Amino acid sequence: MKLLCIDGNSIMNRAFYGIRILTNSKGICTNALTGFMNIYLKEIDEVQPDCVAVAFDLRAPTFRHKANAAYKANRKGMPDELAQQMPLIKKLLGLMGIKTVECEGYEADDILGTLSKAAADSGNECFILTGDRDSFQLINDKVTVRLAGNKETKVYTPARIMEEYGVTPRQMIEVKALMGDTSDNISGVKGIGEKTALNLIQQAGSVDALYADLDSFTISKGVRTKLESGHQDAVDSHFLAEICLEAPVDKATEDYKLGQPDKDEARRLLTELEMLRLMDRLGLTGEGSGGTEKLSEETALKLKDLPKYECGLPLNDDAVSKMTEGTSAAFMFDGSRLAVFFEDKVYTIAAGDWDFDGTALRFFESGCAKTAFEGKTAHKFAFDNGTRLNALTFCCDLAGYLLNSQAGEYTAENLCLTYKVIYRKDMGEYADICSLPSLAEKLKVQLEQTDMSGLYNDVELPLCEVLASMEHYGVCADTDGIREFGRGLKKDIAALTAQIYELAGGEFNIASPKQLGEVLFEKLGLPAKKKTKSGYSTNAEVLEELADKHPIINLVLEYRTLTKLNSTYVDGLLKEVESDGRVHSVFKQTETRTGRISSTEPNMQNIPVRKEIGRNMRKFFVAGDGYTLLDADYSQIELRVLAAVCGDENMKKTFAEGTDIHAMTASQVFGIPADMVLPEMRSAAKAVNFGIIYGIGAFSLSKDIGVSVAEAKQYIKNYLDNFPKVSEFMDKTVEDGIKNGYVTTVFGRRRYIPELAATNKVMQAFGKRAAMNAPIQGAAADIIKIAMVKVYNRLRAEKLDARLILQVHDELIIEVSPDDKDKAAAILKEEMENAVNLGVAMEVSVGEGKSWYLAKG
DNA sequence: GTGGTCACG
DNA sequence: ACGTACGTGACCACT
Repeated sequence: MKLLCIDGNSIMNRAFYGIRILTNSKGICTNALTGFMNIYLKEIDEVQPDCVAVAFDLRAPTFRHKANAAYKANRKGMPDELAQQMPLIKKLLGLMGIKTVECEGYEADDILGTLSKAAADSGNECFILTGDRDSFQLINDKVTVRLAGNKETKVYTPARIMEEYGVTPRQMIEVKALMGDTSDNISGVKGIGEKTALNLIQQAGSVDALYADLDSFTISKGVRTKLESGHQDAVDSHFLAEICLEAPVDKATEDYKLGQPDKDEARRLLTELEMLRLMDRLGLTGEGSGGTEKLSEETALKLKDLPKYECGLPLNDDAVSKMTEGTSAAFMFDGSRLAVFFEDKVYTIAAGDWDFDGTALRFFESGCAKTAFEGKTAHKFAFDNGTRLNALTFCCDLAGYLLNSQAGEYTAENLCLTYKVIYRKDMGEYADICSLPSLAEKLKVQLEQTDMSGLYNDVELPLCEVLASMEHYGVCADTDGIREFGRGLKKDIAALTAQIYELAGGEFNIASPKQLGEVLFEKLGLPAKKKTKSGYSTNAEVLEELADKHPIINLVLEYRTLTKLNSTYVDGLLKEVESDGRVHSVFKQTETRTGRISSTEPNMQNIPVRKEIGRNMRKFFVAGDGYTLLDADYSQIELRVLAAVCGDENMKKTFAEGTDIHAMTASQVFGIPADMVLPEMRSAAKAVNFGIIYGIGAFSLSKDIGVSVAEAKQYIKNYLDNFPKVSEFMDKTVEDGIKNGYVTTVFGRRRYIPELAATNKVMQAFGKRAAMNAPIQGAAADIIKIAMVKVYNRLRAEKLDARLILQVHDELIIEVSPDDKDKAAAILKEEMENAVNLGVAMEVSVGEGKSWYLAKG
């Protein structure tokens, strides 16, 4: 028989931190439950066990089987959100017919140890599923550990342990005795880490053997001293490190056979928790009652009293003619199907139906006030057909995004669940559209309550029309020019490939990091620096350090540059050029956590510019015949935002006077007059400025500017001492973030940062950096969005032959007829500079040219 | 589908 | 002892 033993606490912990915190409409957190079951179902599928046991630690045990009083005292209590889910998972497992095992005074590890030994002793196979490496000592020929990672499960056998650690599974106890384990409060020998511990055990085999004859092993002087003074620690730690194999639990493997689930109760629990997808995956839905989903009694009762809408009426001219100014409707439109909720009836029309386009357009043009989902699609459809969408008054996905920019998918069902609106599942295929009116009302209330109505009405809603217009117009691409450029690249790539093969002494796939790593670090014997999960790191940073060690390196770097240009920008772009000779990128408005927009198919926001070879690509983005391009970009928008929000007078003065911010920063950081600042100092200060915006770390700054970590630390300290307002602002922001769970821009845009509540130090540090960055990056995004709406409206109001076609975070591009270019340039500059007034001047520079390359200047 | 790499602000 | 700056998207190799 196969026994699957699960470390319940460990998997719940992993699931909790692996999935964002989400609550159902009653405020109950379910993310760890979801994650646990995802992992469980996948494992069941792969292992196909006959028996399953899930072991849990008991909280606050009254006594411990291990003598050390401080045992695990160091382990932090779990966050409430996770603790709440522990009884739920136990209940759910029980209802599914899965045995859970707890034992007062024993850890989950001890239970796993006991059950795995018992199973192996009685000739069964045991699989231990856990998220941490503590159980490796339990591995043997009959017992395998399946380590659940973020995405995949790694299987550990004795051979795998030997390969990775060079010791046997049982020797992991010896290793732990030396290195300790802070999370289990096992001290180990002070100063001995994993590397040293492994090395010693590989030599000696055990702690006892090591201490029995320290002289006979290769041990450095320092390590020897540490070992000698830590002998007792090693002995104590050894005792703590060994997992108990005799916990007083039911050891009969067959007692853990999977039982019959209590489907009704499980269904009730999951309905209450609103975990509908899980219910589906467990096969608890759609049974009986002719395939229709069973609803909980509570929901069924609620739905019974709700109005039933007449659905599926044809959307025709008769119907549309009633949808006039003064009336209101809700609609959903995905480009090929239109559903309209109007006066408690649902009308539909789909591509292929009679006069689909005409009917849809007449509805879009009507004065009827419209609530929508993804209004941008309708705007674009109208523009593509030479007309406009009128009276769009609300867009649910945009509201959902503003309310929580990291909620993922803004579908009607998800939003209903999140904002406690009844999702009209009883209306079958019309559930989405039937739920829309009440969902919209609820979202409006939420926007009011979070002070984001202004941001919504003045920025996001009008912006979706601007973006649709940009998508509609697209950018003209010089395909002949791109192809010609590509031919040159392909020729150069072929020549480089031949030279690289020559130097490597054989052919291989240069584009494969794995093969390249083998050639460079094994075949050619170059010193490997960094490793990745799957082998040697071969990124540009690593290669640049090896450049003078072997002539192949620069060729590989050059190869990378050219193949990147060729595949992503030449071939990739040509695929996106449509029959009108233009690329129509999709601008996504609900994608980023900070409020920026993103661009896909193709991504127009990462066209090369920093290096000349790549910058050439911009020569092929041109104005259409009879037009020219204007390019306007904000200078230092993020630092100006920072100056405004923290109120630092020095920074504000620098921007007011139009002097060099990086030079000013350098003079402060290095304590010298501005006119004494050397170019190196200015560039170091520039890196510090970037670092401040990103949530600075000395290590990364030192790497960025090539100084020691100590020096980088000093720069940061100097900066923060000289710009105390910045320092205060950052502290306050993080503090607010921790207190509220979110941070905001000056315009009120929120970003929730659940990582701030994490117990994991790395995650928390990330949360802090994100918290410091979001108000800056987000406000800059707010500003250019406001400017886009204003520019768009001005160009229309003044009837210029000009249109916005691109946005690249701090840059706007307009296509304009030469007659109107001066007027359009003035509008661009004026509206961008005056989009907002934060008390710090915004500076915009405008260029003009036939191509993007030329217009950017 | 994920990881590595590299393009942008 | 480890990992190491914010936010994106596309392509390739490999599982």
